[in-house]
Amino acid sequence: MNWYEPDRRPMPWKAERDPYLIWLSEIILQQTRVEQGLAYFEKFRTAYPTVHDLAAAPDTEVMKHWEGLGYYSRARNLLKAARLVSGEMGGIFPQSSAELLKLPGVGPYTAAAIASFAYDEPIPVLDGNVYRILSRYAGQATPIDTTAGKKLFTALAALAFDPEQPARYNQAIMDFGALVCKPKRADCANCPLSLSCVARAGDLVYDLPVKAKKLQRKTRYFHFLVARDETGRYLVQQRKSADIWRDLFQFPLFEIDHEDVLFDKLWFASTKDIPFQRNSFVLERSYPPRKQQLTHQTIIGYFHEGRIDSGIQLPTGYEWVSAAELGRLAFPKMIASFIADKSVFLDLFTLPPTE
DNA sequence: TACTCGTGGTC
DNA sequence: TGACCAAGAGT
Repeated sequence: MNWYEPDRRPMPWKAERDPYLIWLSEIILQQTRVEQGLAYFEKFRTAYPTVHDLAAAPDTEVMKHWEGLGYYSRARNLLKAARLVSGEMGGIFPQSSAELLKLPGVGPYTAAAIASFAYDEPIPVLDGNVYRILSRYAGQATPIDTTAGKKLFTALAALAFDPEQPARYNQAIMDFGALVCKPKRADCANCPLSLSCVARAGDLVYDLPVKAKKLQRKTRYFHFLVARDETGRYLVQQRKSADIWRDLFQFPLFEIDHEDVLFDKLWFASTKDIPFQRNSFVLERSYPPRKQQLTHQTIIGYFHEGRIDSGIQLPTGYEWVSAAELGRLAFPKMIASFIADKSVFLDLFTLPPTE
């Protein structure tokens, strides 16, 4: 608490008392760096100054605002919770961490953060920073991603907590983790706790905290068909399956489990997800594959562009949109960057020469 | 409990 | 380049 100075890590919501804006900032910051979340917070605050504004917004508009931030279930739950608070709670946010916990998208961390920041409820937060600080300081190698670990560190967090200054304490310990007790290159030389830190004494700083589970990654190969009709519209669909990028838009795609082979071979190998026949799609060009690293999978994306007749029969879930309308839909980063690159490409070759 | 959900930064 | 991590939560 002596170490803490709010100005060292300035954030627009630090002095905020409006539960709506605190909640908004906390949802955005889940598993997200402050620097990355900042612009999104400003965007949402401007577009939706109150919970009622957010509740009244169309789903696709909110998803578009969230585009690029990842973990899109946060956006869906954000809207669900906003409509709950606006509709059934008269616009008043729940007044305790226990009640906040019932909102979709609000878990133990977020409930504690909102309750302590907005209402001075004496409840400690337990986020990645706190786990790291406590495990190092106490020299505790109990894995943090187990039930036993959560129980242990919840107890330690309560011991370290200052119930007289809940908001200040919670912000202080998270800043301390971000600025001093960092995952890499921890600043032990300037740490006010170094003399009594068990990890420091035993040279275990970078062995803690311990995680039990290791990450498994799989590689998936997506082949997107960028189908354009005679009027320049594109065929898109909204992802609805329980998979990555749910509710975001995409070009029709087929997925295969191996590296690139010839396009027509691929097509015959897997066409059940494509809403038209091979002979109605006139392939014009295939782009170099694009790679995107997600937490649990590596996506290799191939984009195949071509012409198709707008007269074809389409199953439900597909729609034609003009190039301009593409800009209003939320796409996964891989597709959004493809569209952006393609737009630049087209501009270069279609703009009239300048003097 | 185990698994999954994105994107970007750092080393 | 690959591993790890970020103001975690839902299923």
